[in-house]
Amino acid sequence: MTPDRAPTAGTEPPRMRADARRNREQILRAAREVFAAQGPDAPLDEIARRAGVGVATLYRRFPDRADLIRGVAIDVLTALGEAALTARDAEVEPFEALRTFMHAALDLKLGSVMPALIGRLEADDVLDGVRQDAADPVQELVTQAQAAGTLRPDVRFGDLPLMLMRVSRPLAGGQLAEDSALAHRQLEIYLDGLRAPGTCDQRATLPGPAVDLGWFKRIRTRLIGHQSPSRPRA
Amino acid sequence: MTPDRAPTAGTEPPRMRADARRNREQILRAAREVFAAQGPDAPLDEIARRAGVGVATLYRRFPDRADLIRGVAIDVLTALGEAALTARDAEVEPFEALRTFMHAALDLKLGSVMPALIGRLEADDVLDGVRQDAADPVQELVTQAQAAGTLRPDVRFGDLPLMLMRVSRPLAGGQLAEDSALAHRQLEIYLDGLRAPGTCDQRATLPGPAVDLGWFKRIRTRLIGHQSPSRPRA
DNA sequence: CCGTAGATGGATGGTTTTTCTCCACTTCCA
DNA sequence: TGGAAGTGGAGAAAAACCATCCATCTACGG
Repeated sequence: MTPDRAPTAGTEPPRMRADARRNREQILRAAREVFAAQGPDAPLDEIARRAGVGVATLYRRFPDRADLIRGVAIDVLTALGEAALTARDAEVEPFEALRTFMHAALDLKLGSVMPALIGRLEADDVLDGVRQDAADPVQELVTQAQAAGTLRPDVRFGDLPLMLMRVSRPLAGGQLAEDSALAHRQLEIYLDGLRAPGTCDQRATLPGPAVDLGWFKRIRTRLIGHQSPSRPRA
Repeated sequence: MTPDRAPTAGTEPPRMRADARRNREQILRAAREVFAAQGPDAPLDEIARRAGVGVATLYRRFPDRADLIRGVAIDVLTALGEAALTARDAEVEPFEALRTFMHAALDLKLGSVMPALIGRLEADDVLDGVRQDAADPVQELVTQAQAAGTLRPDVRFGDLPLMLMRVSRPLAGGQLAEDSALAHRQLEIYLDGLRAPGTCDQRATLPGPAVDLGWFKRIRTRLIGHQSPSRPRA
């Protein structure tokens, strides 16, 4: 998922110690979640805490916030590109490949981090390369599915990542247990909206929890007055 | 939109001064935007600034943060209920009414505030009543559209507000000019996914900007390194 | 098995944000 | 026109956050 290299990936292969590498990955994982939920100015203390490491470890690995943000972005986009390639190779029907990819990307919480970070990234060769690697396979999937006549012709590339950003953002600060399942369900509906006219009969049954009015109220109530004992932060 | 009464709506009709009432509404409007963009812990200074009033005015109207959050929630849910009723009365075909309602709700940025506030609300009779008034007409629209056979039968009430929350949240902290148009476009796709099988031919053409790969990259670039000169906050 | 370079965590001081009150001045309304 | 209600902004107190230092610990090559 992440190159086993130093923070600022360059040409040197410094072979970090095993525990250091492990910690670095846990920091990136935690940072991804926290940035997604709280935005790019989230306290670094919290990221360290959630990663199970001390603050000093975080500062050693990522000297300042920009480094960390950059690291998360590269990590995330790398995984995104891999997910697209995997989906392309695993499915024969291009629309199904697209569908597989979208669900995979959602699982990785990819779309939720980037909008939080995008205003803080600086142009960068490594980053640009990773971006290219992430975007190209997706564009390819779109072209193929439209050529096959299963993806409606008036959608464009942007409709996919942009909806991914929307649908993968945690709903109520990540306190809702069913959040992921609900996101997949709603993504499925969106995907049905993306099918070409005349292919509506190929719709799958909707997965995940069907939230009726009563359930909706219960969800709401469960979240009310949740005083966030340990972390009253945003 | 908002009752012309004092913050904690009770039985007294104290008849606020005209300018005070005007300011109160501007505060609510500003708070709605800021909470939506920055979450429930956004600085109150900024809300006051954006409302064009001094901080003292805000504190006079809403003694503490909880009061303000409550006020915003009531304001927002009231408008939501009204939008649902308006849509129901304006359209004959129930699916079209649903569609009108969803777009109206999106315009009001309704869905984006509630998820930010929902963890901070305390149970309350007034609030519960307003919530009921907001939810019931929507449920009614769902029932009617399913009875008419134009809304797919396996969707439930929750699929509407939950997607509304997702799609109406600003994408990149609200710095993207096309944000609203894009949201409407993607909502339209989602709505097409909600149509009953066999009614796909009734799809409208997609509105709003069709973002292809090139445009997407340009959007990305435009946001890069945006140092947020005046407000480097989350 | 051991020595050491590298890695770790948490306390700590200093800085920046944010809150919320106070008061001199302004504005609506009767 | 009188006066009560309303207003803005300065500023002190409090809280949150950053970023470093150092005593201790651990992976790993010999």
